[in-house]
Amino acid sequence: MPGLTLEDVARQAGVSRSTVSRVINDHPNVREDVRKRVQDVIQTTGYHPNAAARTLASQRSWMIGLVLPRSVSSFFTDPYFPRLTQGIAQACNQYNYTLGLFLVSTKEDEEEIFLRVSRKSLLDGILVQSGHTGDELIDRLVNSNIPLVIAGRPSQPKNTSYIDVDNVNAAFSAVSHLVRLGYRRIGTITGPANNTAGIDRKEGYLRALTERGRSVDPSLIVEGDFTEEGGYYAFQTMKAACPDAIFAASDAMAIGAMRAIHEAGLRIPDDVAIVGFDDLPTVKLAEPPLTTVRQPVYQFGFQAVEILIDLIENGIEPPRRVMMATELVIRDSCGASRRK
Amino acid sequence: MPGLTLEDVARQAGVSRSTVSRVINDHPNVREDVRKRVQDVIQTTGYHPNAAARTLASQRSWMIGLVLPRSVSSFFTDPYFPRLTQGIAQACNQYNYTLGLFLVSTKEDEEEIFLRVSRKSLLDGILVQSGHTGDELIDRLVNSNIPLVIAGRPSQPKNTSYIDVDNVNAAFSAVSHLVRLGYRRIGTITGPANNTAGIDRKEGYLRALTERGRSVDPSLIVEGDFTEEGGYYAFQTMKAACPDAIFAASDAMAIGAMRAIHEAGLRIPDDVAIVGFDDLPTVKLAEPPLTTVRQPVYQFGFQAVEILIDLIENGIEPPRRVMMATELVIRDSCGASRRK
DNA sequence: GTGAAAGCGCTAACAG
DNA sequence: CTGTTAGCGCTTTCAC
Repeated sequence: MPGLTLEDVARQAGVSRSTVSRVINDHPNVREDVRKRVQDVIQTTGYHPNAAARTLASQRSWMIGLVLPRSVSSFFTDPYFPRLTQGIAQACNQYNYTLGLFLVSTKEDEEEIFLRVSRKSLLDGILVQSGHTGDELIDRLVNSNIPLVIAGRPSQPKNTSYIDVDNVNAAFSAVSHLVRLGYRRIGTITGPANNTAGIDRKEGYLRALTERGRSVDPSLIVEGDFTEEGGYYAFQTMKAACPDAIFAASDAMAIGAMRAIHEAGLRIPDDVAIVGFDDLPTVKLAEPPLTTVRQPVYQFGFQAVEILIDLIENGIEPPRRVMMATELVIRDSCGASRRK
Repeated sequence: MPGLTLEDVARQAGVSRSTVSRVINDHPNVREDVRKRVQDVIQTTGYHPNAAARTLASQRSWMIGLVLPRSVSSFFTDPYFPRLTQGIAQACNQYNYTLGLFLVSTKEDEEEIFLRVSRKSLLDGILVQSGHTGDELIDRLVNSNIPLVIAGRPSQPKNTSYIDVDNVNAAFSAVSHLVRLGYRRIGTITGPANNTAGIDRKEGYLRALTERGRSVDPSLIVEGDFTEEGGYYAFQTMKAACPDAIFAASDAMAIGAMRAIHEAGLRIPDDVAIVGFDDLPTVKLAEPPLTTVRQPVYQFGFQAVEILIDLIENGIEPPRRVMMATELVIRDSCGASRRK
């Protein structure tokens, strides 16, 4: 099977290179019996086209890149990424694309990787995870006009294609849920101020309070960083403001906050109710089980690839934009079961 | 910058294609001023070689693949993988390789991916994570004689190259530590029986007891699955055997076991001491902070790539084998501080 | 429906 | 030290 070429297959099947190529690429104009014959030879010889040659001749690499900018440092801690990656990888398999992974760690990486991914000869398209607002790499990628899909709403959408979960509505319904349960002092532990997901979730929080005629108390809004430790300290800060319920913008922060709540000698949900965001596998084992917002992470990754392929095959205009719905998973930490 | 070729650069610099090629590939035989001139043109034009053409002509793709077999289902839950991936990605950046990610989810994926990665035209080499014993994909990869490095000792090493952490010694010192602290009934929650890391850690456990003249009580050995839930149920099973210390083969299981221990109304480490394995970021926040074995995951990934590149450049014989040392991180859950 | 022929953009002898 | 010349293995007009 090594060094086997189109030419070899053609010879053995008694046809020309072109015909074999047509068979491989499912072109219509091949007589049925000829096609059959060629396919047999391919089968028995175990022939497989040379990827580089194919790319060179067709100007299509059938490879897409997943780029994780430096600002996405949470890659190593957030269980979100493995799940996202799985969705992406599965979609690539299904559509016969190869997935390249570009993890930017340093400033030099950034330069090097930008050069590598932006020359059209390696990748047909790029999927990039949005990170902080004002990530320079994303801007450069956007301007390189290679097909590009941003995972997560970018800070300035321009005419880019992106996919995101509807963070505003997700937070809105989570907080509305707390309002309906009768809590009066609902606080929030937000994500980092420069993170669009964090911003949108805070927006949903504010909207839920405002639309239901509640006033907003700034001392009940504490900035976190999406980590467990961040959540822990955030509650310690918020404690003085006496929240009776908290919407944490990530499960990790919710878990950290719960630890702080327990250490303060308070009960969940009786003294402080809490709702998280993500539905990590472990939070249903928390004490008490955590009410949280479930994101369709796998489908998110899968669909991101589908959009990218659409861009590759049908052109990048107009920009495609997709918002995915989330689901509120009600467990015990919000106190819903107790109040019934 | 689009469609710029070697030819264009050559013309602008007033030299031949070959000379430009030499400059790009750092060949020695180019006069210094000529090299300078060519480099200037490359700079100003933003020229970048076409990856496919290069691969086709040189038979080197400068791309390696990371393959995660179906049996490595823990990819989505185990924080180990993001860290591993980071090490791998960084090494790829440093050595100028592109990283392809091949995540096998289904049986069809497996066939499709095997075909794709095993034809030499796409990848220069493969890094595969070892999963269960008897993983068919790994066997096929081994036989495809493309440069291959297995991450984790394979079940039957044959003449393969692999890298692993020294699980036996790691477990040995963890359990020895417990022995030295005076515990009499030291149990273990193992990994899955078909997982080499799990097997080796159990082996280290047995060795530590035996070499120190302790008898082995089978009722103190319970099989887990590396998950938190698994650890939880494992302790419930082991409880009847009255362990006074436990070596859990993963932190996740240790955390689960700790939950079960607390629920049983027992104190850690006073009633039951516990030691984990991995040093996940969260376990230092556990109650009490977990004593555990730290693996050099990042370096592990990095070095795996270095070995693979060695294989690619210097031939796959003889097989390279590397064992990495671990470190016991002593916190409170083992009771060391208390006993002093 | 099929084949011939011209590249795709680069590397690597081989001359000189 | 530099240029000429073949390819690398495939796709894709363009004839037939």
